[in-house]
This record gives sequence, C-alpha cells and structure tokens, in this order.
Amino acid sequence: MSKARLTVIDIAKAAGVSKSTVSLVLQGSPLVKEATRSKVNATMRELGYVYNRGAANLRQASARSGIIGVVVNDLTNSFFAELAVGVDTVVQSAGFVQFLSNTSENTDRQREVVASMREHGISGLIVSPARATDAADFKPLVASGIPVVVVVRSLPGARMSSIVSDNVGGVAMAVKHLVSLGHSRIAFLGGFPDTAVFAERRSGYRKAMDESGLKFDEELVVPSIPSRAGGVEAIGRAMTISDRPTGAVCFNDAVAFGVCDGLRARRMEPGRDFAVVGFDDVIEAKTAVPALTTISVDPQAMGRRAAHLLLKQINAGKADAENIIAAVRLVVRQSCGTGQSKPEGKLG
Amino acid sequence: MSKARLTVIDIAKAAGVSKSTVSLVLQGSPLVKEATRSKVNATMRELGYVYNRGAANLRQASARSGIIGVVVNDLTNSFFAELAVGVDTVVQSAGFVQFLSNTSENTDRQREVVASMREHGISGLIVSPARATDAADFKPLVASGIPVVVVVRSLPGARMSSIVSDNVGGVAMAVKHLVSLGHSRIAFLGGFPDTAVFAERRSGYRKAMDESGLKFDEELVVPSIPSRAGGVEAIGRAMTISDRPTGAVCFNDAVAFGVCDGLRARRMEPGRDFAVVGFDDVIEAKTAVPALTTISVDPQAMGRRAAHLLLKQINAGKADAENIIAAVRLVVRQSCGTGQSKPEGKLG
DNA sequence: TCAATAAATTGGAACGTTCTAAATTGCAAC
DNA sequence: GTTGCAATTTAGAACGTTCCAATTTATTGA
Repeated sequence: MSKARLTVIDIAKAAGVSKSTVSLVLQGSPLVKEATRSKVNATMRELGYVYNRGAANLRQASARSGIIGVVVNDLTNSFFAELAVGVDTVVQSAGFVQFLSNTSENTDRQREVVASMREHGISGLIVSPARATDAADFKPLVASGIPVVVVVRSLPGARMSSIVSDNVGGVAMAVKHLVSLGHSRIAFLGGFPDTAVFAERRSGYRKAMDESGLKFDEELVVPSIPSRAGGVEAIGRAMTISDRPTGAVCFNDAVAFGVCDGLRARRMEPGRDFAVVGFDDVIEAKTAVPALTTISVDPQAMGRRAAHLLLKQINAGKADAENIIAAVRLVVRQSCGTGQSKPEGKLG
Repeated sequence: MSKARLTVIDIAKAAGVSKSTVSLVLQGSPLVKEATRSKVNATMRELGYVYNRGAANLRQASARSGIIGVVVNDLTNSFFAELAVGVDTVVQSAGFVQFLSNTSENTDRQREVVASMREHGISGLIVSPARATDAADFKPLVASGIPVVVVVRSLPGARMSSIVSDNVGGVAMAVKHLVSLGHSRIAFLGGFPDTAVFAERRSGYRKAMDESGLKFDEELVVPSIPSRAGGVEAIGRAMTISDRPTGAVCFNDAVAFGVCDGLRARRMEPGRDFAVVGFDDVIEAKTAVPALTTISVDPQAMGRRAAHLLLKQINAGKADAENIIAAVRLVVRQSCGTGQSKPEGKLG
C-alpha cells in the first residue's frame, strides 16, 4: 500500500537543496536563510515527510532523544495517574515526550520496562518504585549517566534524586488536629507495615502522640491492605479494642473511605460519631459525604516538580543527587466534625 | 563519567566472534550454535551491553519496532487508566512495549502526541480520541499502513477498527431494571449533549421507555458535566420538575455518585428514597455506600480486547477495519433498593 | 580419502539522520 | 575587478544495527 518511506534526501531533491540543508532546517538552525527554510518546510508538508527520530538518535547523544520515561507502580491508583499527568504537562511544554509504563508492583516487570526504556534511549527517568525494589536495579542506569528521579517512595542506598512527601510531618499534623478537637484515643489505621512509607507515617503518629502528652498504645496502630476494603477491615479490628478509639488518622484516603464504610455498617456516622483523617487528598475527598479531612500532597504538583528536577539534570549534563521533601498540608473538611462536644459521649 | 557506548562490535571482539553472529544471537536466531550463543550472552551480561533499538529500527520495518502507542483523552479518569492497564497486560506479554500518552481532551496536544509517536516508529496505535477529534487527523497515519484501533469513542468517517461499548443496550437494560422495580418516572442524568456517546445512551433510554410503554418526557433528561459535581447539579435540577422522577439512570458512575451526594444533601437516602443506576462500574462502585447498581463495561477487558485486535492487525500486515461493540452487563447492587414497596410512598 | 551437503559464521552494504570541515556564495570595501 | 569576510550551503563520514551473499567449518555417505 504505502510506498517506501520518505527521507530527508527525497525532500532535498524536491526542494533543490542538499540533505544537509534539510537537516539544518529540521533542527531549526539559524544558519539557513529564511527563504530556503520556508521552501524546505513547504516541500516537507507537501510530500508528507515524517521525521525518523531513531536515525537521528543514532548520531545525537541520547540526551537529545527527547523521551522522558515515567514508571509508576500502580496506574489504577488515581494518585499515580495524577502524578503522571503532572509530569506530562511540564515535560510536554519542554518539547519532550512522555513514555509512561506501569509495573503493577511487580519488580520483574519493572526491570523489563526500565530495560526497554533504556534501549529506546530515554533522556531521563522518573520512577515510583514497585514495592520491594532493590536500589541496585537502577545502578547501571545511573552509572551510564542517565538522570533518574525517584518519587513517592525513596530508595535508600542509591545516589539518585528523590522527591517524597513529608510523611512524618503530615501524619503529625493530622494527629494534632484530632487532639485539638478533644480526642485522646487516636488510632492509626491501614498500610503495609513493611514499607518505608508506612514506617515514616507511623513515626509521625508516634511523634505527635508523644509531643501531645498522650500514651502511645501499640494496639491502636492496625495495619491493613491500603485500600478501601482494607479500611473496612482495619476499623473492624480497631473497634474490638477494649478502650476504643474515638478518631483515626488513616494511611491514605482509600483506607479512610473504607473506614467510613465500616463505621456506617456499625451505625456510626463518620464526622459525628467518629473522626477520620485521610492522607493524599484524592479528587473524591472533596465531594465524598462527609467530605474528607485529609493531608493533601497534590500529586500533580509533585509530578511537575519531579519533571522540573529531571529536566534540570538533563540540561546540566550531570547533576548531583538532590533529595526533596515535598511539603504537605492539612485540609479540614467534614469527616472530623466540629469537635464542639466531647467525642466520648457520642460512642456506643 | 561513562565511557563510549558499548556496541555489538565490542561484544563481538570480546567474545571472539563477528558482529553478525552477535546480531543473530540478539534476534534469537536458530542458526547459531548453542555454545556460541551462551558465550555471547555471557559476554553481553558481563560487559553490561545495552541494545540500541533505534539503530535496529533503521534496518527493520517499523512493524518490528516493538512499540505500541496508547493515547487516552483523560488519564485522571480511572476508566482510562484501567483501560491502559488492560492494554498493557497483553501488549507486554506479546513482547511489545507500551507508550502511553494523555491528551487531556486537547486535540492539538493529541496531534502532537500522535506525530511524536509516529516519529518514534510505533508498530500500532490504540486511541481513545479527545472530544471533537476530526477523523481526518488519523488519515495519514492509517494511509502509511500503521494499524490503528479506536476505543470508547467512535470516529465516524474513518476506515479504522474500533471497539465501543454497547451504550444503547446498556442504558436500555438499566431503564428496564428500574421499570421492573416499579418505577415509571425515570430520569436520564448527566453527560455532554454534544458527544456521540451521549447520543447513544440517550437513545437507549428513549428506546427502553418506549418499549416499556412509558411516556418519554424531554424534561427528564438533564445533561451536565460528566463528573461527580455534575451529578449533584443534575439531580438538583431534576428535583425541580413538577412531576418528580423516582429513579434515574446516570450518564456514568461519577455522575451517579454525585447524584447520591445530592440526594443526601436533600435528606433522601439513595437506594431507599430514590433509585440510581450508574454506567461504567468503576472500582469504587462495589465498595461505595450504598453499593452502586451500574452497567459494567470492564475497561480492562476492553483494553485487552483492543490490544488483541491491534496485534492481530500488526501480524497480518494489513487488516481490514473491524468494528466491535463490546457487550455490557447490568450489575445489581444496593442503589436501587429492593423494589418491594411503591417508590412513590417514600418520597417527600 | 573425497565429494557433497548441511550447519554455522562472516564481511560489507544498507538504513536515515547529524556532524565536521570544507566549499561556495554574497557583499562591502578597496 | 579584486580581496576579505561573513553568511550559506554542501559532500561525505560517522552512528549501531540488520540483511544478503558468500565463506568457512562440520557432517555425512560413498
């Protein structure tokens, strides 16, 4: 059907110039005369020329390949989708193309995907690592001089730039908010206990409890799968404790929604009978009933920031690792009530 | 820092064979002796060789580039994220790599992204077009022999394969479900009225009303932005109608959740005081309270199917356009109640 | 042992671009 | 008219792979 691919030589012939000139035009070089440039451009449009980036990358350093790889661990989680969108906006406006892949928390697939991106000559990589990723997996990549920015989950041991949100500060903020509303039995619900993020958030919980002069009770931290279903389960277990909590800060918003579901199943209304705080501020947090009080991390902003950092490193040629802790803020909505009356009086 | 790139020639030298042999090994050719193959593989591992796919694509037909482009119109909508994940699973297991990009409903960006993918020599493209996409935008692509599969939204006028869900059948099913529960004033809420999908779903609504012997009342279809906020707004307007509806089928699940929010704001409990049906069956539909009765389109399955179709076309070299309507099913949960008592008695 | 064949390997020419260094052109000043 | 210098343009050698045709090596059958 389609004839042989059009090359720069075909364009050159048709426009009556040399292939070098066409190449110069392609690169927007100031060396070529305006008249020539427009003539060449016209011929390209006319004949329907398609640039072959693969051939170009053969000559140019891969820093100019124009592809930014983005690898996320769970695309079905809207947090990561938002993150990718944030990266995309700045990457696109810098004239790069985003190459997004999903690992579904599978380290083998992550290896494949990263290898594949490397083969395609990416200019840089932004990665939210799968659980249990070995930092050494990225060693050869950074050794070969390709900038890498790690987001969301840090990979201790590797000399790579990273951006993670302020997990300890965020949870501490949430706990203190509940304390200010009069709560003293505060649970920490959800999350996989073997992850760095969990450890950080838990330590923020402990820190804030200590600083508020409240007793840290191991019973009050109940891990679970960090999902809505996990939240239902976690609140279930939390309610079996003899000295029941009156509020909880949750590992993330999904867990928090699950906790709300679980409370309703027990005929308790979240925000009135029990205070719940989430973490992430996913889009639904605003519109849920009750609207969720949560720690906002703004995944899009995080993505944009990661992209800027990566672009900086790409342009600098070689940059030293930079580790950023993204600030986080408490968004007060309805899920903790007004704190007017004593929460104890509402239980039962 | 890093020395010059390792090439197939370096490996050849180190392993004591010719570059051609190394190339053969790379391609898994049966022509090379087992002993040689393992020797070469060992050297590659040892020296840390990275395959340069760009150079390879220069020689091979782009059908072998191994990249599948996926373009979606809104990555922040989990429906499309799920779709992409579905595509990814089959694409990966076929040894291809997915190249996902987001257009955010912007046709200009869509053009850029598609052009960029073309430059990178994709083997095929799966696209969920941005609103108001001109089918002609894809003409040059298909003319050049690259297989394209359109998903979710059809592009009338173009000779491309497509997979869309059974919009008219789905909504009709939902309406008849409500009718069987005793409802007769049924609204159709949400959606942009200028889209093909809206037209199809609306026509399914009308068809089912007619077939059930119920009066089609223009007042009962109230469009809105297809989001949670849009749902709140739509139910608000629907409740101002003199002869109020007692149930609604919604443009999608997001709208349905918004409708639930709006009902609660009016002190009505969805599933008890008003029946609501969604469309899409997003993950939250199962765990929401009340669990949402909805039309399930299984985006992952749709993605897998699109990927299979695309791979078939890639392998066939040239395939004629195939248009698939993906079956859809009604998932009954709690948001329509049991239908035991007359819904009219519950209003007020 | 020697053909005859099969199996395995190989050199060199592509592929479509960029880059370097050199050649050509234009133009102002002599 | 030259000359000099800047502005444009260009030929040809890369880049790292695959493919073709040809060569070398192993295996078989007499």
